[in-house]
Amino acid sequence: MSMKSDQVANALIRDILGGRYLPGERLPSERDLVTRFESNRGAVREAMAKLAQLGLAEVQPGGTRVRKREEASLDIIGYLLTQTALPDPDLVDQILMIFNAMISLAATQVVKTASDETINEIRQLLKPLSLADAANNDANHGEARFRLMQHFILASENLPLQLVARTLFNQFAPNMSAVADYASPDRERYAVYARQLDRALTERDVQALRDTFDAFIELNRETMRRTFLFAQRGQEAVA
Amino acid sequence: MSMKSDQVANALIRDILGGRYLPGERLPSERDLVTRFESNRGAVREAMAKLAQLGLAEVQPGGTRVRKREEASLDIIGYLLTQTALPDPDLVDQILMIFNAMISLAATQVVKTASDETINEIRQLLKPLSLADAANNDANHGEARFRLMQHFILASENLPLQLVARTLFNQFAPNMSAVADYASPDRERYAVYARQLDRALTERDVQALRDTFDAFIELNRETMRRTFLFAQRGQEAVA
DNA sequence: CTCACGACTTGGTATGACCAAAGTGATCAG
DNA sequence: CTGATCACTTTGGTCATACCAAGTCGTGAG
Repeated sequence: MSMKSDQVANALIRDILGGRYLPGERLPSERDLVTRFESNRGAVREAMAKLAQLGLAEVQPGGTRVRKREEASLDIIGYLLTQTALPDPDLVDQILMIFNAMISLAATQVVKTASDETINEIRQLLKPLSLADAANNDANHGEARFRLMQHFILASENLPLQLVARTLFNQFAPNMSAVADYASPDRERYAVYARQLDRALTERDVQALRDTFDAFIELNRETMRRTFLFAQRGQEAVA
Repeated sequence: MSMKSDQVANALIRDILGGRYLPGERLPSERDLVTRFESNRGAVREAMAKLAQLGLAEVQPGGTRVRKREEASLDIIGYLLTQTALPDPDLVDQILMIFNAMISLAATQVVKTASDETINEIRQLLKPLSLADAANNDANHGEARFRLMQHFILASENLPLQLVARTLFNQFAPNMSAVADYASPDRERYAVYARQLDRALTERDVQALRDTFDAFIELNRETMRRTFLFAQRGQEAVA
């Protein structure tokens, strides 16, 4: 059971993101919200503080106004993903593009500046992906890809990059459980790229790394698109 | 004059980011903070809600604990930049790298999918940069570069990308005013890249666009590094 | 030394009051 | 009829106090 202020905040976030309160409009007064949520002003004010911090509302004496979602914080996309039963595939694709850009940037930094030891650590993580190993089930394969990307991020030693990647991931991952079961990565193609990445890392070939990563990324997106198709069919079958 | 809860929050954020409270440590109790800041529990609690939302603290019955900064929200970098008199050049460089990766991604999307009208709008924005115009002073040149990049971001129609870019920019810009006066962009080199970008846009040549953008980006970073050197000298001269 | 219990501390919730700023509408001068 | 002004109302900001439940921690029994 979560806190009262969180319940209020989540309900209001849902309403705002759902378009029930339009940008520029005034939100109900704190006292009205107290009666609506059968709560107290303290809790409501904490909720308003959260809305303000998310950039969703501008709270001032005289009234609280809704802000445009382009002015909001990155942290709202988690809520955007939960607005519908199945996350919006376009939004997921956009998130993946950014995520991949971050990893590509991290990888470039790593191959340029990381120690040989770090490089070898990453090469170890590539091994599970290099073989179209039948013993490697889909869940393990996804896990291995995740660990690889995470290690690149950490090895980049770029805090803002880590924050962006982590923020995106933390909002992304919990909302993908509904479709995760339908994932079926093309292990053979991943294996090809993994071997190319290994070579690029060993020779510290920046250009080869970036090119391979672009292809790796495109495969990720493709995998996700396919996963969504299956998930949608699965949902329709239930209905 | 800002709110009491913001004052409390900012002071605590400064303390945490400054290392006066280490990750895992317990923060003073809300009641103690009330006396320390000569405030009331309501205001302190709103401040704690803000810390929690920023991912800097984990507030639970029994005590509030400090979290690692890698687990924080992107929104903390604004505070990181203000921790010292002059922003940390390395951090600024890291932010610029991400910012540039975002714009590069946006530009790729634009050249792939945008309408001819959008392309022409952007080409208009390139004009002020295409000539090493002496009438164009440094501030105007910076302004023109900003408008160009912003337009790419908006035209990408990728909300998460817009949010990342905007979040970074909003925290970045206000903290750069101290060094902005020392900016002196190399207009001639920018003009060369501007003309190449114009060609890439017209012919919708993705590869040329990305290559040019990488160079454009590197020039941006170089300009910023130089700006910082001048700014540091300026500060030393004062002292 | 280990574990369980109890006192204490901490965050969570709730009320009620007052202030200052912003919004609202009636009133009045033009 | 129009516009500016002023008083009234509403709204957010601050404050004090009280009680509950969950967690912490020291103490003593085993």
